[in-house]
Amino acid sequence: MSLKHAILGFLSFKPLSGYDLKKAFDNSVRHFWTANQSQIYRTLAKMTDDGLLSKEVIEREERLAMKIYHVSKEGRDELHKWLSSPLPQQNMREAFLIQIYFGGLLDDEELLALLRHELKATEEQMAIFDQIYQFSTGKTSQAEDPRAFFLSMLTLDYGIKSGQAMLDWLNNAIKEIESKNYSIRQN
Amino acid sequence: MSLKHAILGFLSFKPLSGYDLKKAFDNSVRHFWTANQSQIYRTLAKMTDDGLLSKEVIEREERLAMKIYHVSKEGRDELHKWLSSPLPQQNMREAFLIQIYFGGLLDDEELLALLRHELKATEEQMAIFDQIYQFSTGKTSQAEDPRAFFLSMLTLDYGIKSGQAMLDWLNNAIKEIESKNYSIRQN
DNA sequence: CTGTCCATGTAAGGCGTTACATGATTGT
DNA sequence: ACAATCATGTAACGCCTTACATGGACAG
Repeated sequence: MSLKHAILGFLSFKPLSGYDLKKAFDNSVRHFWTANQSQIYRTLAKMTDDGLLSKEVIEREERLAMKIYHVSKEGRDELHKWLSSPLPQQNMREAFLIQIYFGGLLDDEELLALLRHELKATEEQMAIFDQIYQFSTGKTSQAEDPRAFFLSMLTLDYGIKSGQAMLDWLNNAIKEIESKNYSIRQN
Repeated sequence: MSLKHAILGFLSFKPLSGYDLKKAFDNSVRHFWTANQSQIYRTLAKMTDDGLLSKEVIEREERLAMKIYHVSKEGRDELHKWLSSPLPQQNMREAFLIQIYFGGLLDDEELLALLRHELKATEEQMAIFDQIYQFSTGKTSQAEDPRAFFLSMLTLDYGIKSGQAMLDWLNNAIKEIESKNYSIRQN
């Protein structure tokens, strides 16, 4: 149900087409939620059926008509209700940890290759976060609505903090395996 | 594909029934991967069809026959191949951050309620991790295969480290909103 | 003239959840 | 007597991904 509510969120800022919504996802929440095109179109159709959205059709001769979606009163109510209700506990899904858990079947070099690969990927991710951070802090949106800006930066900060925890964990794991120590370092 | 490989992992330790597998998931990897019963049975059937597993049928008069699954040669090969190949970058899915991102539509009290709820849930989760940690470090498995034990503890350590990052983030967010400061604290 | 962007969608398949259904055994 | 555990599965629905399909506009 998160996709539905994220769509309501974006459309509550400004009515958009399916295509624009896809860009909105990619440009602003990709670091914690992705949505693909086919999913977005399908969900928009369903939400329109359910009365959460209304569809404004803009005819363009010789081409498929463009559809701009607007949030209805029910949509706004539904969004506010969802935003203000705590979510049920989400189960963590870390496929990478399955590889570690069954890593007894690998030798040290294979294990280290996995961990180093993950380290590199995490470092790259962190570099991207930093870039977004730098870029965002020099924007007008900050002055326009400091509170909303703060909240969007919080989601980025979450990515940075959890990425840092991942880096610490990886570096420790690599060190212990390299030294063949096989013990968890206590902090 | 992770479920499939986790099943191969468990069965490579010891042939099990679907029911036993469900318990194996619940007892040992629940903190980073869950699987439900119906999913497990469906996947076992598929994997048997695909030749990754063989099925040993144990007849029990008057009751449904019990099926014990064994990993085939192909299954072992597939498992090793998967375990040693870096996974493609997984997209993060944090529904909770969608609520924060669109939190401009909530007032401070509503936002704080969300954050405090998440704080409580995370603290409870951390307490469970600590319990497992305490319980595990006093086990025989440690001496039997210290390397495998180390790897299983690493997965737990990941949960603890990322939970701690979450707590730090939540506490900071709560503090900033309470003080109406709306700024990200730099560490 | 080739590729990218704009803009729409459909199809198929796998993953995950919840609910339903059966029936013996073991523990309180 | 009742509940929990053992042990099997089916049905239905929704979510998510990948691939396929169309066609104009615009830039290099």
